[in-house]
Amino acid sequence: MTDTAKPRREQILDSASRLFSERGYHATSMRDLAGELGMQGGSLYAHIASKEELLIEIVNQASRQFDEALFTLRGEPMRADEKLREAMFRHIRVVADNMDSATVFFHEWKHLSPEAYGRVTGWRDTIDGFYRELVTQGVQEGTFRADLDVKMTAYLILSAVNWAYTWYRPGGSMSPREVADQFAEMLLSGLRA
Amino acid sequence: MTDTAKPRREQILDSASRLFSERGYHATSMRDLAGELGMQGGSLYAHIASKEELLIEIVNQASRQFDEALFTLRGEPMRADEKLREAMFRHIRVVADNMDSATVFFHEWKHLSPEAYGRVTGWRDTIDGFYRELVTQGVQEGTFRADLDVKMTAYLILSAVNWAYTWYRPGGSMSPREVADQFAEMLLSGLRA
DNA sequence: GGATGGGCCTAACGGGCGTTTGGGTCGGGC
DNA sequence: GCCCGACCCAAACGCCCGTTAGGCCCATCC
Repeated sequence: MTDTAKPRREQILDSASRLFSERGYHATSMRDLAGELGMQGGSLYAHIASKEELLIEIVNQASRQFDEALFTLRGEPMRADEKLREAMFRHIRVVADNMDSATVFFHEWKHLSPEAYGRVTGWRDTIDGFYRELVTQGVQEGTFRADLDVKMTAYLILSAVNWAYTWYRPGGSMSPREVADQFAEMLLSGLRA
Repeated sequence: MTDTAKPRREQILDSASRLFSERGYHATSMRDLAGELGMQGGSLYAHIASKEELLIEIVNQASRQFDEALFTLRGEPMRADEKLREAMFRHIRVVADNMDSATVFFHEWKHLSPEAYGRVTGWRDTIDGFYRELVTQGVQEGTFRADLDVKMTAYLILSAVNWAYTWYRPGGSMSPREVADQFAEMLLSGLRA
């Protein structure tokens, strides 16, 4: 083990993700956070500039992960149903692999300063756009029903993959792949007998 | 107009719902809240006992609305697909008619004291149970596919109706009925052509 | 017309907040 | 032997928090 411990700054970010997700950003004090790492509140400022910097970094990191997961799928030559299945898998995997920062991302982005706030709303539009494109492709190529409302369909898909942050438990009985396959199968084929 | 204005206490609850949903519970100060109503921070305590009392009341009110909307459906002699459509409509209507308190309900319940916190988790299990029962009924009567995973199906339905609080805008182009019909149609029949 | 009580104000309480400052300790490189 | 940088502490700064106390205004009612 050449480098046994993570850099202090990353440890701080990890603890901050956990505390922010459990208690919320404003309900977590810098002294709470420092206590988790066995130090005093003021000592944190040797490693970070401000509390908000932590929130910004957690949120940015999460949105980057979503981007990377989905954007590489954009131009792939796949049928829309297969692409939907894969996109849902990747989306849920990001949530499942980063439960804490994903929770912070969904809950605390409103507390960002205007610039960072704007970036998040922009991100949100991008993801919306990705799924709307996907649905449009499916309708055009005949894979999906022609009478679909593109916007509503995208909302339904987003609901399924985003809401997972409230109930999914890593280490439980289902892997992200299994969750995505089940959701995609139900969405694609419907619940009716 | 015999009683032109709402009781002061209700005005406070309304403003608190709006501010808590926009800024979050901990980021809203009692002086902020009082300012919305044109008074001083301390004056609020002529009408309420504490800040947490406001949160408890908002959350309780929201969960009562969900309960009333869904529980009256429980014993109704309807086929599962019709019942699902109606349940989703009622669920989304509660969200749409109470965007502020629904948002507070989904975001801020973690900040409740242990007793109130426990009541919310209990409520959550109840709603989960309602939708699982509904799916089970559908499978048993042959309305739904026999290979459905009851738990996952309930999660998918809950995702659709709950996530609406993030995107639905009252006064927009879609009524709760239309949203519910579209979602139910897609869920029941699937997206494939 | 005097008392009552609802509704609000000002002022203050103790305490916690995010952050800054100055200094101490300790291990590795010259 | 000395310095340097990383790391942390103790203490304090000014500010804002939720909440309380005491008093003023004024419509209503006996």
